[in-house]
Amino acid sequence: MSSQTNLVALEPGRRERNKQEKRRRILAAAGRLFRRKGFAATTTQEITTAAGVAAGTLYLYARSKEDLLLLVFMDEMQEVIGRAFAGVPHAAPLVDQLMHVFGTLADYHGEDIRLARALIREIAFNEDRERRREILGVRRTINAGVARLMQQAQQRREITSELDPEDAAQVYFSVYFLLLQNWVNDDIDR
Amino acid sequence: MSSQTNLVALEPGRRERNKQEKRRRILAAAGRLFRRKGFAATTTQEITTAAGVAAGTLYLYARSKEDLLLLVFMDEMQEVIGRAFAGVPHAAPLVDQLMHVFGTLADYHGEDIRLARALIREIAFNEDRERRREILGVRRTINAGVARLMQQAQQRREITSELDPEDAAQVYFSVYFLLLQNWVNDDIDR
Amino acid sequence: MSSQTNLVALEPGRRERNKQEKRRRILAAAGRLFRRKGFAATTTQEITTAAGVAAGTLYLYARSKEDLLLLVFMDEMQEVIGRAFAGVPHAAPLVDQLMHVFGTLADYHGEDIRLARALIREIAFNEDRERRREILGVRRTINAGVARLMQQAQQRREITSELDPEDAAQVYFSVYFLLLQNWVNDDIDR
Amino acid sequence: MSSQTNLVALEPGRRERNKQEKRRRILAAAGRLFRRKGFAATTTQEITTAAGVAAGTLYLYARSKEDLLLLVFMDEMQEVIGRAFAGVPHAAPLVDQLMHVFGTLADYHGEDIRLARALIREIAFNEDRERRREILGVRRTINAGVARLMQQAQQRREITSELDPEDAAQVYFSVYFLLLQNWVNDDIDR
DNA sequence: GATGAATGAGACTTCATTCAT
DNA sequence: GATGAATGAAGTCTCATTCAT
Repeated sequence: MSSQTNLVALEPGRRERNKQEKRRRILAAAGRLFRRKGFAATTTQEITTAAGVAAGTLYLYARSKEDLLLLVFMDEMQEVIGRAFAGVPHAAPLVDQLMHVFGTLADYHGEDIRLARALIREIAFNEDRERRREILGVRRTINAGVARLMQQAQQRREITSELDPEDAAQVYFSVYFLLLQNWVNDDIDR
Repeated sequence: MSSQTNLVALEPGRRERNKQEKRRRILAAAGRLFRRKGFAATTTQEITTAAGVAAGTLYLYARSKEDLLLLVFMDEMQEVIGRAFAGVPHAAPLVDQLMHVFGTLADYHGEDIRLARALIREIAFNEDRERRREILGVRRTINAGVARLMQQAQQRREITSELDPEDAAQVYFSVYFLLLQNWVNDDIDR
Repeated sequence: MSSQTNLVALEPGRRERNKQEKRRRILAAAGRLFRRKGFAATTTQEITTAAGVAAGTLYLYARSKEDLLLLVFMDEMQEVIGRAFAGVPHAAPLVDQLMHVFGTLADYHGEDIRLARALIREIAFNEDRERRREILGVRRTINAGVARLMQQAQQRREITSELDPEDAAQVYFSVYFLLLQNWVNDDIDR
Repeated sequence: MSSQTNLVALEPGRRERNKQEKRRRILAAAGRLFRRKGFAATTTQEITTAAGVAAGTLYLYARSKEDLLLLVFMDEMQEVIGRAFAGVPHAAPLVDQLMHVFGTLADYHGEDIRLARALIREIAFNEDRERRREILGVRRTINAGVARLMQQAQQRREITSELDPEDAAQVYFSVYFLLLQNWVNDDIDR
């Protein structure tokens, strides 16, 4: 009786873990190959073979090859953003702190300008409702961090308290993203 | 009749110039697009459109898309090699001079590691007789320059005169090329 | 313990009803979608979603998508055949009565010539033993009805009694079915 | 000399005729198969095989399988519209004339309701600029014809001259198209 | 030599079907 | 019996390359 109960209780966990593991393997393989060979030069077959799954399985986790690129970056972004804010120089002026944050993000994209280009197109023009929400989530995480830095600067009287930190963060992000777009698209200098 | 004759007489020069111009436009367009979008992501249609020629015309100048990549690099290589040897520090020890030369070449490839990878595969495994001869030409240019640097070092008694400069240059090049291959393929460090 | 017993005792009926209900929902959803979108354009996922069951559940009730089509028609056929014979003009000559019966069937198929085509291929070439038996059952129902009409015609001396009604019914059905096949396949006229 | 001239002059004609012939064969094969088997059940391979061209050739003439459906109908539409207006009863009241025109179009779509559904989705949601222009062209042809009928009715004092025939034609078409959409999508009655 | 329509191999993607849970 | 994640065959579509003009 109890074994039955356990089985039922455990089942969802096992399946779920299995799915997460597959997702992880697919994203890892995709990220590795995209970086090594470039997006276009990497075939979905290569990815699924490297991930040890069947051709169609990829499409249970990503809606398309482009979507897969987005997923890979969204995954990494969490880590990059965390690192960017964790490394902020505590005692430095706000402007340096912001330069550090956006510089870290820019460095990350700069490592592979062509992937960044493909990614930013995906981010800018993605029409999938769910993906737009996830992208917005990443953006909000960045904005929240920037707003916090600004509040701290206000508390230590480095900048005026008249600005709403959240609004200003929005502005910063917009400017940053536009510069990023221009950078990857038109080869303006950093 | 005479106008016909004149036409024929004039044509070769004009035609030849026209051909060279087309070749230049194709290589320029290919180089630009390969670098901007990556090799696989660039279609031959895009290249021919950008070069202002018909789809088939590309194949009068290159045997394949891969061959086109090779041609683009061969063109640029002349300039890079020239620059590498021109910038050799005159008074420096031989080892620094060689580091400068091969460093310049490595920098060039390092600018776009993925194109370099595609290129080096082309160089290493190209089976076309004529192309092998041209590749050999580039290699000889490098070897000749290296041999000259060694001779100069021998003359100023920096190194022993027992080594044949040309043989040593061969060895240097081989080591360099193998390192290059490992670098682009297996991500060993520079 | 007793609740367990009761449960077991009650289950069969409940389970059975539940199964029948699922079967009904699946067939209904399939029929509706096949007719609305066509057979090929309808995915089994759509059917199972519309029926409120899991993807795999469909295959507990049908052996394949084609089989599902067959099941849908077999279900409807019972009703169509009933209607065809119920509406037979009592006082009319046999030939008109038969025209009415086969005409009703033809009308039914004519409502969706493409589904009819898919169905008739299924009927004609189905290799599944059980399905052949069921198809035979439908055929026998029709034959029995036709035979009864002929007997009545013999009794009222409209036709000779020399023919065996059952044999003749067979012949009628064969001719009908062949015409039907030609109609849906080669666009011969009704 | 003259043969050379002729050759050059004729060449474009030959090629062009060949292209038109291919286009015709592809559209004919597609139309036939779509109608016989349905849109989804018809593979592009079947179409190209039936048209006697290679798989890729289809895509020189249509941007996608859906686009091909649109092309097939656009081709036929010309003929249907011509027939609709040619058959207008000369002496009948305007309302009957309009019923005849839109009835002919509705009959055409009614012949294959599922293809009509696919087509009308294509028409309503097509995002291709060129196609939208072509669709608009068909619409204008219909509107022009309707406007002409109204003008004639105004001249014979059947209807008031206050209405602008072109505006009214627009309204008629809009109502017709909306009804058509509802008809094919939600099974409202004609 | 130049053209561009045609080709077909191979890419991405869908979906009927299976099977461990 | 029911589930739904996984599979892989088969579909649509792209694009490097050829060849008649």
